[in-house]
Amino acid sequence: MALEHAILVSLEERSGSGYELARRFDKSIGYFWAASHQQIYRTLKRMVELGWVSADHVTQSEAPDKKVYRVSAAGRDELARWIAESTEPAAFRNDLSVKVRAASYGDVDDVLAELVHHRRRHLERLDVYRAIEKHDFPDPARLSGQSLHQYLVLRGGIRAEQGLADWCDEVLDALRRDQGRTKDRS
Amino acid sequence: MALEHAILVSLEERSGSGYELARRFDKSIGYFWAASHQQIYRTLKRMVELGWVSADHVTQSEAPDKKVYRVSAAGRDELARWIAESTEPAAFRNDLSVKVRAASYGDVDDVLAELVHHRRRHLERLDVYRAIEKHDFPDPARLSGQSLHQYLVLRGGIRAEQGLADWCDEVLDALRRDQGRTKDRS
DNA sequence: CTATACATGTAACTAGTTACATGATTTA
DNA sequence: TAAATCATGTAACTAGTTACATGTATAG
Repeated sequence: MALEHAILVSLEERSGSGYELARRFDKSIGYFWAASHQQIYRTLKRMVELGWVSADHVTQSEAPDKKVYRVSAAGRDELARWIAESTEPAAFRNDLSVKVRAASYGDVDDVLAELVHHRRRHLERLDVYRAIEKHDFPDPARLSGQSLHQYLVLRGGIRAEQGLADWCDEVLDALRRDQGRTKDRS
Repeated sequence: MALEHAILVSLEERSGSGYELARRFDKSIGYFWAASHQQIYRTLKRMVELGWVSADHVTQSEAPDKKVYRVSAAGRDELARWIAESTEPAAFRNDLSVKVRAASYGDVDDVLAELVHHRRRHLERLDVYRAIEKHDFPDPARLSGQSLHQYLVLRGGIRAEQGLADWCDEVLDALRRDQGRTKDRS
């Protein structure tokens, strides 16, 4: 499981509260591991029990009090252990593919509309990633260490979104051509 | 949720037992929606309760008796309804990305080994998909209807595996170059 | 006075994984 | 006689989603 480990990485980079972590998971880390605040609070609680992180209560006057979490020695060990452990690529699951395969059992126009929608979403995310790439990593060839690692993960996101958008294009073209042909014959 | 709907598609194409479905999910359908036999049996039970499928008990002499499931009118309606319903692309989760981002907190060689491993797995799956493409769809331009839909889903799998393998290559190159540079400096 | 940011949680539910359990027939 | 195929399940657990719940401070 990677949520604990994604949290460990994030807290190694900078200690923070559950709320702060949840915001990071809405952005940077969330680009390759999504998590809601409910999940994060629950997981932090378990991580404290496991001794992977410790919580410092911080009193604030301008805002509600918060608990700031930081990684313990045991947490650092666990992260290194997990990195060394090999796992298989996750099982593939894609409901848009199920819809494409199912197209004959429903309205093909509904599938086309869904493809247009997903295509737009993937291109939107691609824009966000490209903007981050341009702004944060203007000279990729000179990167090293942690900033290189961050860049490479971003590259994975760019590849994934571009690949999905391209696939949507391929399917849209093919389904529309097929619709045209079927119409000609009728 | 797509498992019910993936099962409905599979049973529309051909009625079958839970066991047969489980085998199909190890192959064709499983390429875009993975499911274990336990999950399939449980889901079939719920789908009978929902009235989406009906089960016929088939007595066999050469093999254990089985229940053959087929899609009901309500199941067909549900499939069409689900196809028409729009959903957002699923939240992205990739533990290899977490490991790449975490590389500085463990052994970079472990991350390299894991990348090599995933790269090999993705290329293996790619080989399987390419073989199916060549064997089942030798003339893609002439495809239409259901066989076109099947082909397009396979294309998605090919794109995904190729994209992931390419990303592994990019990350391996970059991390090795970075390792070399760090060694030079020391 | 309304919305947003800050801050933390519980409860119920849905989905998926892992381990266990059983037993017949066929093939090497 | 050992393994593979056919055939169906339960139980316990892990992971993730959705809905509910509460309250302060600040900016427009």
